[in-house]
Amino acid sequence: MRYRRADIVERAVGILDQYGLPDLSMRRIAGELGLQPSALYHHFANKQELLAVVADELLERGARPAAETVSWDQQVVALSHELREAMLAYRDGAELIATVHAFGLGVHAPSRRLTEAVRRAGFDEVFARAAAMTVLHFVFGHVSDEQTHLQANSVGAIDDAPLDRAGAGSFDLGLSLILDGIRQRQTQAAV
Amino acid sequence: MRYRRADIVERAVGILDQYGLPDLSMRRIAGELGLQPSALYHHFANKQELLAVVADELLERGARPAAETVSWDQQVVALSHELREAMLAYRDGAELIATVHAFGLGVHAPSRRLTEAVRRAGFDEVFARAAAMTVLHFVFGHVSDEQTHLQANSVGAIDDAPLDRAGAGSFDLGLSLILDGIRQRQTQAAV
DNA sequence: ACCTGAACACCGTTCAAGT
DNA sequence: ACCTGAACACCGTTCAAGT
Repeated sequence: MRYRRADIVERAVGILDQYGLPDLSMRRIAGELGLQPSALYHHFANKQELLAVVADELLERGARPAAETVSWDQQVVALSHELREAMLAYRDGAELIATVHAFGLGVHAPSRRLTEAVRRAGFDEVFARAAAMTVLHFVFGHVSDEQTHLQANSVGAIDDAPLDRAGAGSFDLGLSLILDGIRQRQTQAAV
Repeated sequence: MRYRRADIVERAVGILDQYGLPDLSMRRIAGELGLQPSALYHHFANKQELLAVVADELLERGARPAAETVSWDQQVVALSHELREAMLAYRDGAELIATVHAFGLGVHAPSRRLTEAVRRAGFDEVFARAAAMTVLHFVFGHVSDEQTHLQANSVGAIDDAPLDRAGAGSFDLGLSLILDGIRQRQTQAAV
């Protein structure tokens, strides 16, 4: 069989969602496609590159048309929610996306888009980037926690939702703390 | 040779700092101690447990005496800086500590102490936990980024410090955004 | 209590060779 | 351009057996 990159990515997404990130091995992907593991290295330089493409694929699948008419802070909220949903839509999606962002070979859109949204409030590039990274780190950390707990509860029967250590409620709360902090700088500076 | 848990942890810390997290394998630790890999399973149930103990060891080594006389927000700042320094003190310390926290078998002190600090401001347990997690996720994410760039620059010769994508300056900035957000809720609510 | 020795079931990656 | 086959250098973990 002869495949293109897109076919391999498709299979990888399927394995991720069905069996989880620890089972997303080069050998497993090759095996499910009826290929030798070495065949994958014709399409991707290494596993990191493949994972980066898979992570970006998850983000694209979770993409929603941006409402350009909203205010900058509404846009930050919208981007954060979009990112959160993309992370939660596939098994271990949060860990994969956060990891790929950490090693820097993919997942560049979220920080770029968040930075641009903050810039719309009138802040300079340096501040906007720092503020955007604060939001991004919060989203990555929070949603990773969320998914860990969601998946732990789905295999067992324990339900710790009442604790809300990392539910949707505390997501909006944490996000609004950061946004309040940003808004406060806005009134201090010239707008 | 006969070892106790503490000896194994000591060696693990050494390997982590010298060779990095990817080289911190059970076989490598055993090898350096002159043991069979299976011997480690007399001391630790599995690798996750060992890593959790190593991560908590890094936190203890970075611990500083808490100044109890400061205000709650100064304490949050102090705890965040203490955590940041503990993460940066050893190679791949940030990634290890963040990872261990994520899988929940260790690194419990930081969130507990941050929550307690926020509670001192008069907030209820639910809010204090959410606010503390916001700080914690920011610290983990930011310092992981920082360490990645620091270590990348130390092997090569590239210096991207002027960009400050994740320097100490943007650390304090991000932290203060969150603290401003928390303080704002304080004036709204009864204190 | 602490460790050995051997095995099981895996990994990512390289590389010459095939079509 | 895309893949095979074989190899290299590893993993975490289990388990009977030894002292």
